[in-house]
Amino acid sequence: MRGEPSVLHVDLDAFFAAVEQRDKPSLRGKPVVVGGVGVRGVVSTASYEARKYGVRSAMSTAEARSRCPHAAYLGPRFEVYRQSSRAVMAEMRALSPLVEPLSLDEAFIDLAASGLTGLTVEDVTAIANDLKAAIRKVSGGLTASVGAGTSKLIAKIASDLDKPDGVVVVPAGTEAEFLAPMQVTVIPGVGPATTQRLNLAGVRTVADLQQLDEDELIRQLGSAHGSSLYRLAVAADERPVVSDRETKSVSVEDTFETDLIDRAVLTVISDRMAHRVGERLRKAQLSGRTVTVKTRMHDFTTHTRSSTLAGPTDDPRVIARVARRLLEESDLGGGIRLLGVGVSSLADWIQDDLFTEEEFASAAPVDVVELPSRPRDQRGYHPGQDVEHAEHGRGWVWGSGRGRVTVRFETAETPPGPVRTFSVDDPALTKVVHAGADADGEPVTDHNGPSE
DNA sequence: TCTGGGGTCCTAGGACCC
DNA sequence: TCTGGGGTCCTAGGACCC
Repeated sequence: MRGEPSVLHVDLDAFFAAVEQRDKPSLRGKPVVVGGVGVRGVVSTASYEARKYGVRSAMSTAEARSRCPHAAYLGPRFEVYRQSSRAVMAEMRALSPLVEPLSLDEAFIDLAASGLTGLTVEDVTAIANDLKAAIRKVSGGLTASVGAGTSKLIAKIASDLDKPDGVVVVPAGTEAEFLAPMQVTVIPGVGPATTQRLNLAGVRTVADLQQLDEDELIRQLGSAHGSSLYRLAVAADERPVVSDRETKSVSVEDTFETDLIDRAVLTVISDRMAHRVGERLRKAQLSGRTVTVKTRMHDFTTHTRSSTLAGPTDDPRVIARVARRLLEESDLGGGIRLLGVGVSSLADWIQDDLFTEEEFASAAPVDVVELPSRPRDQRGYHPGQDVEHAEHGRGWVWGSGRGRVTVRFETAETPPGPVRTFSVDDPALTKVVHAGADADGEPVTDHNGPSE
């Protein structure tokens, strides 16, 4: 553990609501609730004025309205929040190159990465106050709360202690005693289920937790959660601040005003969601192999079905077709309140400056035979696309870039096949045209054999 | 006036492979 | 008078976070 409180956690106060109050002066000083405004909406953020009435994040909007009928209820404006967030994060990066955003309104900063050493509590307090002033200036008056300590855990907990607009720096060496009197729920990762289990074992405070031995905790909570909680309880937290964490999945979901049971309607919605997922993948220059469909029943039980392709795709039509099949296999019971489509097992094959966003968007959906005489700079192979090689036969585009295309010679009948890389203008390689509009890029195999 | 939407990480069982 | 053990991949579900 480091010897100085050089990890900062910055948390913008009531961020969405504060942005609305900033942009609409008539709302300042008044209760503002941002979130879903429909019958099944929930609260994203309540201004401090609204919190006085007991309105909280994740509460149903209906309950919030009953507690605070005179508040302003606003749908979120994510683009605006993103803009302010970018400006605020830029201020943090001016302070240190090592910044780890956790969401639009939260980030860790590692001061050690900026070369600052020998930091006293006073030094860090001054740095935090300067940062708050800079954030206020660049964001048009938003306030932040800052916590600092020798680890992420301590910084995160500290930032919560003096909200809003506060600074709390925990001196090095005082971490365990700092945590001891607190409820176990302050530890990130301890939610309702874990709290209940711990309470049954007589554990309420971190001090109680510090008395338990690791094996007992692992028996109660499982190996990963048990051992990590054991370490965190004694403030042994070596997790590094990491910038640029890789995206692991991309998904779209929607809760309906009333439960839906009509498969034709749901199929149309599923197709639209698949296209939105594909668009977002392409924008991020990502593609993925596992398509998941999520359904939520009237009683809130949630089911997922997934299927993994042989190679990554970002093609909306491929995602849509797999999602349709998974939806067909899903039991809708008496109707579903939510449908979602997602893609995971992501690869960044397409991260290549050969493809600009525009080129890729225009090249990807084309469904034509490319003859051997095509121009030497021919591009437009995309993951999941079926191709034919004169020598090796039928295969899938596994990835492409830098003038090369990687093909996996595998079909539903013959998995798994070899993987080979060719030049994009190899005359022996052609795209395969399918009969029927939705028949490009067959989704290949499930793990346990051919799926179709 | 029940419970959003976007994620992350973990677990457990079965298939499969060596 | 059977049939181990370990590793990996896939699927499904659950807890948790903002």
